[in-house]
Amino acid sequence: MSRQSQSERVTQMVAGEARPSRREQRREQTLQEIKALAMEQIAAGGPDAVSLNGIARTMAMSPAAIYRYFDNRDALLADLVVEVYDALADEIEAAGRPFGTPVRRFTAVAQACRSWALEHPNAYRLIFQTTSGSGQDLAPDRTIPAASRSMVALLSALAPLAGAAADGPAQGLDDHRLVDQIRAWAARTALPDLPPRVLALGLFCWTRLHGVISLELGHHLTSTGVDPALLYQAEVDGLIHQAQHPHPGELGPPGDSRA
Amino acid sequence: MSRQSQSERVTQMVAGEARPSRREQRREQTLQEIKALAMEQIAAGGPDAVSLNGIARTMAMSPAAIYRYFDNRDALLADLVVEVYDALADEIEAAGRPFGTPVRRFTAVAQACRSWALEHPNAYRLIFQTTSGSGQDLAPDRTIPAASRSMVALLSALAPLAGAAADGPAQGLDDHRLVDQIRAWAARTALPDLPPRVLALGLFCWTRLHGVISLELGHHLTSTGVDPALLYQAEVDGLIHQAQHPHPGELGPPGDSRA
DNA sequence: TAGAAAAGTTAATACCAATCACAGTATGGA
DNA sequence: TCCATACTGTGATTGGTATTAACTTTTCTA
Repeated sequence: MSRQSQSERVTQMVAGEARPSRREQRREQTLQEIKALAMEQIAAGGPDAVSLNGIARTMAMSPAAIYRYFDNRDALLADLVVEVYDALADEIEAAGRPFGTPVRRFTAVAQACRSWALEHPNAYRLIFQTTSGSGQDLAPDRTIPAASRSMVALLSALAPLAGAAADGPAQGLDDHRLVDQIRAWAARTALPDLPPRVLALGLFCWTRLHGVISLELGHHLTSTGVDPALLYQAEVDGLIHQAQHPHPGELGPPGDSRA
Repeated sequence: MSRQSQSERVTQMVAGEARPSRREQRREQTLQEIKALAMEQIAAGGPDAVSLNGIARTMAMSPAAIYRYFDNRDALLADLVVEVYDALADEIEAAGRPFGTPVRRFTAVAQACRSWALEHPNAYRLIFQTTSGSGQDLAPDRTIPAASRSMVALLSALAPLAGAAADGPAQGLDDHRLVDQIRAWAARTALPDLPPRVLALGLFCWTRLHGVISLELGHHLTSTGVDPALLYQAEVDGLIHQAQHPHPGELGPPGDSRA
């Protein structure tokens, strides 16, 4: 009944040669076709535009047949979320393969994020905007690993940038609680040897880059007349500077943070 | 026929005492009730959960009657977008009224942004996540002024923070094109006297704070185990530092930005 | 080859937005 | 006071959606 049971069913063979049966091939094929059509609908009109009826129509199928492949609309969207996460991670990993200077490598990763988002705005929205139960919170067991890939790729490009300064103090790490939490996170990560400073930088990258991209996609920067590309590059430059310089300006706790 | 024609109709009186007629009072009342119920639906289940049928049902009205007040579902959502923008601006303005030190004032504004977003996550999503034609791009003539109020309040709290350093150089303003665009934007703003540096800081505030808030609302930070409040505060501290210190560390163009 | 599992069908339910023709009602002017 | 007009509301209808149930056909397997 549950989504799991439907996917389990496919792989009954355990130890034999993994040659899928004829039927399973067909099943996998239509499964992919459904997802592909859904992705087209998302690209065209956003997640809301995904219509099971529409998919069935273009596949010359009865609408009810879709439910042999997905328990419901949300299950389909959950699958797409994972797929999109992976597609983004592919892009970032490709851009982040070691080459050139650390600065150029990191810049390439950052630009890859924005480029991909601009090329697939609705896919970006699908994964980064959850509307209170729209197939996002579903299946976190699959989305979290998929999302982690991007973060790992980002951190990998960030580490060489910090270089020797990696172990130094860092802006934003004055709060020991934050440092502790980041240490705990590092232990669970695929990169447990990274110093907390690099992980913190990774978080700041993530939030800042997403901040610009997200507002750009929502056309919230157009009214200023500022070119988002320049704003984005300015943030990237700032992050590079922050990574390379352990503690910009000797200062006490930046502000009396307690409101 | 168009949305405008429906709202024009209400105000036929031009110079008389602005006492609205009995009928206009009733109309305004049901108008507000519709919007209030729609806002409840948004709070409960996000923008997608707004149902004209549902609203009509709880108002004991025929579904068709709604169309006497809004041309269609998107027109209703567009109105709500403006309302939500104003509500957010109210909150920010209230938090940003002059008091205490500039640091405390700015911190209050920043915290007000996050607090409001956490209290009204779906309202926040309504205005900051447009799904390719979901009543957001509609009526930019009303949304842009409403959105500007928040930015103006933010800039007002930011200016005293920069203080004497306001005219100095700033990180992220190495690109003269960006400076030029910001100058042009300043001329159109309600605060034309602010130096470009403060405006640039305002943009960075906007994108960075939104970056953290948006990811927090999407539960994209939970997997790290990092408390978003601490991360947010770290960003706020960083912005305060950046505002107070003209050019952190003498450096050439931060990175060779050309990829 | 017969039985079982899978895949697909039709039909039905229950929503939803939107439109139209029509009826009742309040308003403002003659 | 009366009436034309504009406003407000209703019922019926159209066409779209997700989802389920019962049934049939296809396909695999023992």
